[in-house]
Amino acid sequence: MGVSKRHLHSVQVNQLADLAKVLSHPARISILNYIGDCDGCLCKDISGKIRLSQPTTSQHLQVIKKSGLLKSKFEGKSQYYTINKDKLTALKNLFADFFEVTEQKCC
Amino acid sequence: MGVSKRHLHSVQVNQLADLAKVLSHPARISILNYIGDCDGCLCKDISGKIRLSQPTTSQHLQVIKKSGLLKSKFEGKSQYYTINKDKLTALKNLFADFFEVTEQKCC
DNA sequence: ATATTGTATCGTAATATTGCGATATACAAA
DNA sequence: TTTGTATATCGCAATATTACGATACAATAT
Repeated sequence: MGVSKRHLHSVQVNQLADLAKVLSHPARISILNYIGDCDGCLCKDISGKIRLSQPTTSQHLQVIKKSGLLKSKFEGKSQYYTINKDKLTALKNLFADFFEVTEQKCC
Repeated sequence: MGVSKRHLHSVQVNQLADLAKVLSHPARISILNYIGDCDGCLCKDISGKIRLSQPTTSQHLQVIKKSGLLKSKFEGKSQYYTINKDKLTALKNLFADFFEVTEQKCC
């Protein structure tokens, strides 16, 4: 059919999959790394840094923002993106749980 | 164009993205969790457990195996899948690096 | 030899992702 | 008011993913 059968899996598994999907594109990892560097970044600057067009960069930013990993605030015409540290910690914990479950029971 | 511009990003970033993509589908997370449970699993059992068809399950298994996170050995007609603990550790380290870079520089 | 079982692969349909030009919107400066 | 700047969204083309029935193949059982 071509559509994921999400309902077959637990909420936690789906949450982890959704966040992993955010990290499944190198541009989005680069964006998160760069925003980590500059603390409050503009789409234009990010676009220049990762060498993708402004629309493409904006689209990636929306994907990350939708996941909760980014916050943003407008100041004049500029939109400043920052990392949502709480969500980043939540993601870290989801991964930690996954590794714990997967590691301890195997081998 | 519809094709990822991988060359714009570092090797490490692409590696993390590739492994995150493996985890970006809930079925593949469930498979890894289940294999963690049973230590040496058959496609048929996994298929039953996650309630996807045998071909679909096999396809997901190939995706995970291609990433290196799974090993397998044939015994008779049965193929036993196990987790590649080394690769799992490598993945864990890639994530740890990502979180370190992203966390320490932000906020 | 034939049937059964477990798996992988082919083929295909439905859907999702990626990328960007064109465009719309909103603010700032002249 | 007009011009320039920063961003988001639309629309589209190319490609990738997801799912499964049909099928092929190999090992075992009858």
